[in-house]
Amino acid sequence: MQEKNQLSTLSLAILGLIGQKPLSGYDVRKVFSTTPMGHFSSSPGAIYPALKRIEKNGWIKGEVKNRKTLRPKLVFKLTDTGRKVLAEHLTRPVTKDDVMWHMDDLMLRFAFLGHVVGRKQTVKFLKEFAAEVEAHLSSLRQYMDEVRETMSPYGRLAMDNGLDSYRVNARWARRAIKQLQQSGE
Amino acid sequence: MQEKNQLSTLSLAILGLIGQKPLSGYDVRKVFSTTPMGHFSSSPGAIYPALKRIEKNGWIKGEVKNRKTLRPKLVFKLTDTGRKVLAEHLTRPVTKDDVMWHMDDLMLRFAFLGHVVGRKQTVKFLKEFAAEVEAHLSSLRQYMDEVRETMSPYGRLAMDNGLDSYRVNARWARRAIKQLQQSGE
DNA sequence: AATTTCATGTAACCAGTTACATGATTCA
DNA sequence: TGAATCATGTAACTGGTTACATGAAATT
Repeated sequence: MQEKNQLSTLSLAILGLIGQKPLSGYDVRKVFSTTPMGHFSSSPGAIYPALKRIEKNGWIKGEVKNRKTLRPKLVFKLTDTGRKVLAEHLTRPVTKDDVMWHMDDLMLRFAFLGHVVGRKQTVKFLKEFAAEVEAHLSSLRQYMDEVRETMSPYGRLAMDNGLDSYRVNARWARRAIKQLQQSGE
Repeated sequence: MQEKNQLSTLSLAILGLIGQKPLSGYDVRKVFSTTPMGHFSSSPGAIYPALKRIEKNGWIKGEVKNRKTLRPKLVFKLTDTGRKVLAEHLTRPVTKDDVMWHMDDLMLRFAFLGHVVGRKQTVKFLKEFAAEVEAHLSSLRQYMDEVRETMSPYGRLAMDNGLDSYRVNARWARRAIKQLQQSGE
């Protein structure tokens, strides 16, 4: 039905978590409110509707653990299509656009990737990521050289921060590739 | 009327830009679509309503440059209250929460800060920023030590990236402080 | 003459926020 | 027995997205 697997960041986060192990809405909220994944809202008004949407898409399925209680606890697990959609989303090519404006999504993708598709694909992702970051880095450097004089010291410092961030991401990716490559055979 | 200066990120970006020099909606869109500030949507459906909202708040005022054309060009400039609200927003203390979940907003604040309130206040901001980032860094490190063994290599790498990012931000801030301090007297 | 850029807007939609609401279970 | 935590949800609102729409001015 809905082909565009245009996962929102929140949906991706939820799908990825449930992919690791079945969770209830409350469990998801707990993860978002107590771990470094906490920049996602853990508000019920975000989580429960999102779970319903995702279930309606057929990517997860809720199972009622109603041990005679009135308040049923709904534990969601990934369906087969869900796993497929997730894997497809995670392994999409890394674009320039992603690197420029959706770095956080890329990191989220990485965090789930190894678990869903394994080491080889993860290394592939990281290589694309590194290449794209390095490309962007050099074009940013060029842009900066062009506008450097026209900017205030503050503007320059702000841009330096951007450069630093990309640089550290590139280095991290290269390091990660090495580690993953020598950890498996 | 509306006291809560709960600027959304987009409003802050617009307000900050207009604070540097008067701009039309089209000008704002152009900045968002051609500079590193481009992760803001430059879509008219975002910009024009936002400008109206901000104007209704009394923070900017549009002036029609209608050189007899039918399509008037609206150039917005910051009002006095606007400048006050902006300055107040930019100089708010840097919180742990900001550092954890709104790093991009902090960078945006920094980028405008020097222009709006000057070097001394900017340095103060950077010192708070550095301190808060360093504090968060050490608590993150601690958290990581606790959960390190329980995590997959992928999870560990993802967390490493987080640590790297904070580390580089802390270093950047310390460097920026030094530069700004020795650049003025 | 045709295309691109300037310039401003609206309408339908969607996702997320805040605040509210309910009630069971466990712990002090 | 009172508080905290478990557990799920709704309703009103807000802000941003996508797509549509219009037309002047400048460039090719």
